[in-house]
Parts: sequence; C-alpha cells; structure tokens
Amino acid sequence: MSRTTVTTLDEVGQALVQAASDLLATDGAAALTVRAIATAAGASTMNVYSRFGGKDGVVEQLYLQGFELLATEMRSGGITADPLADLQRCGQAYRRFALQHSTLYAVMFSRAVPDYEPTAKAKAFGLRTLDDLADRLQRAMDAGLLRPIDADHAAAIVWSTCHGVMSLELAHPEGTPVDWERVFADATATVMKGLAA
Amino acid sequence: MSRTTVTTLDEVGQALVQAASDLLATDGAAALTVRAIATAAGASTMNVYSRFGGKDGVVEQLYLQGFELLATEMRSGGITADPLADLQRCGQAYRRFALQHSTLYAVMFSRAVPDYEPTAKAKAFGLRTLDDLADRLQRAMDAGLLRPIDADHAAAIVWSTCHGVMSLELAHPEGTPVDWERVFADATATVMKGLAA
DNA sequence: TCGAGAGCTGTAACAGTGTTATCACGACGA
DNA sequence: TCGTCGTGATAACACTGTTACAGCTCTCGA
Repeated sequence: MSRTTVTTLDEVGQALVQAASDLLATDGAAALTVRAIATAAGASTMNVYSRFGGKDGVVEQLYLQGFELLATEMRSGGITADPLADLQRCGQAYRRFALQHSTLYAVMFSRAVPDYEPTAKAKAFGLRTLDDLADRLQRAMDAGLLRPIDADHAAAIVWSTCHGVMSLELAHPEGTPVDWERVFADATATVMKGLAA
Repeated sequence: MSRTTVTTLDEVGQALVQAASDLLATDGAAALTVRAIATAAGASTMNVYSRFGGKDGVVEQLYLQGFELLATEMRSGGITADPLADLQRCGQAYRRFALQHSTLYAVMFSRAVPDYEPTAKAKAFGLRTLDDLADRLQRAMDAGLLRPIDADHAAAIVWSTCHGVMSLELAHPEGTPVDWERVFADATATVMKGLAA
C-alpha cells in the first residue's frame, strides 16, 4: 500500500532528524555530517538527499523544531493576573532554553552550521516567536503597567535584549569577569523599567 | 641580512591577512579557504601554516583586528561635555560598524568560520572593548545622569542590547516587518532610560 | 672560492566533507 | 512469468584543511 510506504518513508525521515538532533546536542555542529546522521539513523546517505534534498534540509528541520520548542518553553509559564511577572518568567524560560540547548540555539541564531542559510519561510516562522511575546506586552500595556506603544515593536526590543545577553554569554562561557546571570536579570529589568508607564 | 628576511616574512604574513580580510568582505566566510587566501596573496598554502599555524591563525588575526577596529570606531565620536550624547554616538558607531563590516562582525560574534574557536586570549581582548564603554557610563554616572552602579556591569547590559539588535538584524535582513533601525534606536534609548538616575 | 649543511617553500598526497552518478535489487502490471 | 519502473546502497567526484616530501636557496666554514 502506498500509505504504508509513505509511513515508512516518514519513519526514516523522522529517524534522520532525530539522529541529527542527538548528534547536534551531544557532539556539536561540527559532528553534524551527512554520513554521521545517516549511520546514526541506520540508513544510507542517499536518504538524506531523497527526503530532504541535502544536508541543509535536515538542518532546516532542526531550525524549525528549535523555534517551536522555544515558543513552547516561553509559553510554559502560563498567564496570570500579573502581566509583568508573566513576562519575567517568560524571560527566564528563554535563558533556560538557550543554556540547555546551546548548540541548537547557535544553529538558530549564530549560523553554527556552515553554509546553512535558513529559507525565507523558516525565518518568517522564527520571527513569529515574537507574536506570543507581543501579546504579553500588549496585556501589560492594557493593564496600564507599560507605556502604550506598538506591541510588535516593543517585542523586538525585548527580544533583542534577551538574545543579546545570551549570545554574548554563550560566546564567553565562564572564565570571564562578567556575571551573565545577573546581566540577564538586570538587562531585562532595565528594559522593562524603560518601557514602564 | 636577517632583518630583511624577517621583514619579508612579515610582508608575506600581512599580505595573507589582508587577502583574507578582502575575501571575507567581498565573498563571505565560505570563500575563506586556505588555498584562496594563499592565491590572493600570491603565496603558497604552506605560508599559512609556517606563519600562522593553520587557517585558524589567520582567522584569529581578523578577529583581533575586528575588535580593534570596532573599538576605534566607538571612540571616534570623541568626548564632549554631554556624556549621554557621547553614548548615543557611540551606539550609532557600533551599528554602523556591524552593518559596514557584517561578515567580519559575524566572525567576531557568530562563529561564521566553521571550527574556529577564538583563543582565551583573543576573547579577553574582545571583552576589553567593554572598557571604553564602561568609562563613558562611569562619566555619565559621575555627572549624576545615570544611577550609580558598577560601570562594567552596566557596560555589559548596554553592549548586550546593542549586540542583540544587530545580531537579529543581520540574521533577518530586509523583507521583514521589523524596522531594525528604529528598534536599535529605541532599544538603546529604553535601556538608557532604565539606567537613568 | 668552493662545498657541505640546514632551513624554508612549493608540490603532491592524505583524510575528511557534501554531492552525484551508477548499478543492482525489489515490486508492480500485463 | 516476464518486462518495466523506481527506489536505494555503493562508489566516485570536487572540494576542504592539513601534512609529508623533495628541491631550492642561503649561510657558514675551510
């Protein structure tokens, strides 16, 4: 049956993506080779090309899954009666994601995989991560806690701040005189203070 | 004479670094191959290894030169009687540098060259870029314009904000609904407002 | 002035990468 | 049962960074 065939194909495809994800997490972006992915998934290299069009196709799946996971984590704090506390938990979830999935974060934001350039579609999908953040900011504005400005614009400002700290922290891990955890907390707090009503 | 020999060696070394810099600026990090660098410099590939120990050694030179140039640009605004205006010009210089030398910026902050990890010494050198920023912030604090906190800590916060916007802007160039120039201006202004006395 | 030695340099080979061409095997339709 | 087609695994290709080797030049001593 064709359905079985398709299902089988999907299983191989999922195995390849899962293997790539594992390799990335355990051995870093440098270990993400077509041969290693195929071997780890118990398939031949050709499967990468027939299903994903090449290595970039597999990486794009990781890119999309990464943003999906990030959005889930950011939403995990839920929504309470205190919009500012919600935003703070959101920021902490962002930092947790970046630290726990540092190599994936590097693929999403730092072009960790050589020659991989996300599709315009993938980039747009990534930008949609801003939507949830914008909603939370809008809620705080409606409550009179923040200055009423364009929520998407405010979201870009807050996101830039969070990403900026994490990008520098991941690039300068330990051994530096900078207390990144405190920088993150203070940077986000400072931005929120600047956005306050 | 040995001096002539040394000078000649340095000239070849400088030619290699210059060729690498040109290649990076014109054709991107992917074009930065040992063979291409050597050919562009009119030398053989062996020179890269005898002088720099490998490709990473050349890239490290670009990394260091990049931070040196960034520091120069940030200082170019000079110092006036208005510390806040000085800081604003400093931020604008940062953005100008990132946009004009986007591929070099990517090497410095986004691991654009595969498998290149800056030396601890090089990282420390890069972090010293914060020093000038910290001085300017200290000046604003002394003038009573900013809340008196640790200047290095404040510098890390401000730098993170600037870098965060530029990192996202360079990753999402055009075609996006985000006005990055305004995000940069507002993000820095918001942080400064949050740091205000 | 000549010869021997040493050090640098360019060429070519090696191990690895992503990608593609070839060929064999299996499944379907007549 | 036979022919055709399509899928997939193997092997080759072009490229990468790196290294081994051989030849040249250059210096130093007799």
